[in-house]
Amino acid sequence: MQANPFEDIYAVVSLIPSGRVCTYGAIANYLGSKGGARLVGWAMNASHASVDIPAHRVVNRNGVLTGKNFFGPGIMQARLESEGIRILDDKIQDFSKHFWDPSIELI
DNA sequence: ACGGTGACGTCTG
DNA sequence: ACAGACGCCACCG
Repeated sequence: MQANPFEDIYAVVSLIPSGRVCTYGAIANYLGSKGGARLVGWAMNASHASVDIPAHRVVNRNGVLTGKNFFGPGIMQARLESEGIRILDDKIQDFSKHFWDPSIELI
């Protein structure tokens, strides 16, 4: 709802509840593909330093922890596991079950 | 000012 | 079924 797509992405990502994960495509789709999934990733890249943004809960369509390199070797996975999310080989297990869709949850 | 790149997604061959 | 290319917008050189 913000004029800047960045704030839009920040708002949605920061609204992701604990123990839930979201995908770039879902956020982009919720924003109306405003910029595409890439901008979502870019917003995360710019916010990776902001703890206010649970970027570790944002993964790609395959449920794979892609940008774990930015957080740290294992930090992202450990954080998700700490929230009750099972991860195997940097991949989220039961991803569909932990999937959090803003267009549905936020209405 | 311009081109290339980037934590992706979807279509076509 | 798998592989390759294209598309979206913003930031960096």
